Parts: sequence; structure tokens; C-alpha cells
Amino acid sequence: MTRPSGYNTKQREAILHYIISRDNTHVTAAQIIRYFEKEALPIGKATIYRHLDKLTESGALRRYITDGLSGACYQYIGSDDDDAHLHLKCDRCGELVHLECDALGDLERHVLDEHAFHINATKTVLYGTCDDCLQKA
Amino acid sequence: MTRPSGYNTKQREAILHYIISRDNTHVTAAQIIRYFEKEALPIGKATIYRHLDKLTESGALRRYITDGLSGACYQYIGSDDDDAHLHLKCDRCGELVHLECDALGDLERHVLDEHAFHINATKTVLYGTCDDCLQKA
DNA sequence: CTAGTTGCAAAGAGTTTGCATGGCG
DNA sequence: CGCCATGCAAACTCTTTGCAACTAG
Repeated sequence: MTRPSGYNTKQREAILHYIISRDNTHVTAAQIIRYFEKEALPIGKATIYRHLDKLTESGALRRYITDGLSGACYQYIGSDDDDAHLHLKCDRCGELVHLECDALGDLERHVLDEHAFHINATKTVLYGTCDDCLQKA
Repeated sequence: MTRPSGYNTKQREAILHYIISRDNTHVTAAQIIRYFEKEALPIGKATIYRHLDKLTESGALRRYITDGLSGACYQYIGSDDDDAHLHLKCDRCGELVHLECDALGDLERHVLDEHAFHINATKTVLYGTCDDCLQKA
């Protein structure tokens, strides 16, 4: 778990700090790249992608799968990991909503029992339409 | 609905026919491109993408959102549309499983009532690990 | 000192677009 | 004949890789 796996560089610190500061939000690689372009400490995007990969592998970050055309989303994971909540993404405005409740419970059980498939809520994003966009339509 | 929206060309026919012939399976743009490269009637990939977009917009195809790095998936929709079933994707072997049952029902209702969000099962892919991969681990 | 790290630029994968030619209706 | 469709290549977006210079431990 606590893989030393690498040096503790300024860039690594800065990237992790930035993502942690966003805590409950998701961050895209593009956002991070843009952020550091405007900062005093410019970080090459290759470095950012490399850290995103490493941090995800080491378990410090979670990578969400969303529609590939706008890039992947990352989020920092606190010390306790079992806060596996679902995400909903609106297919109109692109808003990503965090579901804090345990709504997946029954479905998860059903799929495991009947279909021998273990759902990983942390990676799953449900698509649909949010209230705002429905009202506009 | 029945938008004439375009001519009835050989390419359009061939592409739609190919996807329909896969009926219950999903097809990626890359598969279609590869298929027609090897056929007697070569179709440029621009044409394939353009038709994929049009067919999706007109409702003849459904586009699934999967991890962007391997491309989107498409599937033909028969005349009756209400067969909105879920998909499960194994994050180890990449297998995409079709769930024929109505397992989403309760969750869908809960999310709509409590979170004012209308889930679109046809676009949603649940991630997790399939039985085969679990056994190997 | 030595192995991991950085940054640039080039390479890749997937998808979109511009433009001249070709084909449906 | 007019408009849409086609195909090629170039453009684009997101991500990865090669490589020489650099730095943490």
C-alpha cells in the first residue's frame, strides 16, 4: 500500500496538493494542465499524466470512466476508502453529480447473485438527464 | 422520426447492414473500419463516422459510453425501442455483458425521486469484475 | 553517485473537418 | 441539375513515449 515507489519531488507535491484541494470534486487532466500553465511553477503535461497514472495505481486517486471525448476524471481518495459512492452524469450539460447514498445496494446484490458480476461502484458512472436540463426541455 | 435526411447510398446500406447483422452485439467504429478495409467495397472512415453519427441521431443506433481510450460502441436498435437494458463491463478482460433483466428498476426510481435525475439505462455501463476474472485472481 | 524524474517534442489512437469529386433523386 | 455523400488527407484532442538533462536520497 504505502509503496515508496519514487522520489518526493516538487511537481509530485504540487499535483497531489492541487487534487486534494479539490477534495470532493473530480478533476480532469486538462484542468490540471491548464492550472499549472498559469502558475509560477509550470509542469509539463507528460509529468502530469505520469503522476496521475502512478497515483491511481498506488490507490491515492480514483479514475472515473466518462465519455472519452472530454478526458478522464480523477478524484483524491481520503485515508478510508470505503466511501464507494455512485456518480451520475448528465448527458446534456455534462454535470457530474455525486450520490452519497447507498442506492446501488440492491442492484449490486442482484447482479452478483444472478449474473456473477461484481460491480465496482467507484468506477461506474450512470448516464441520464439532470433536473435542470429536463426543465429546459 | 422518419427523417428522410439523406440519400440511400451503397455505403449507408452496407454500414447499416453490417451493424444489424451483429444485432445483439455491440460494434466499435474501429471494427467497422477494419471490416470494410477487407471488403470489396472499401469505405473511408470519415464516411463511417458520419453515418454512425447520423444513425445515432436518427435513433437507429444507440451509442454506448465506454472508456474513451478504446473508442465508442454502437448497437442497432430494432423497431421497438423499449428494450432498455443495462451493460456491465469487466475492467480486467474488457468483456461487455448485456443484462436483459430489469435490475435497474428500483435504483432508477430512487434516483429520480430522491435526486431528481433521470437515468438513461441505454447509455449507462456499470464497471466491475466478471466471474472469470475473479476466479483467476 | 545512481536511479527515478522532468520537459520538450514527436508519436499514437480515435475522431472530425475541408474540399474537390461523384452519385442520388 | 442541385444537393447530399464520399474519400482523402490534414487537423484536432487526449494521452503516451523517447531521450537528454536534472535532482532527490
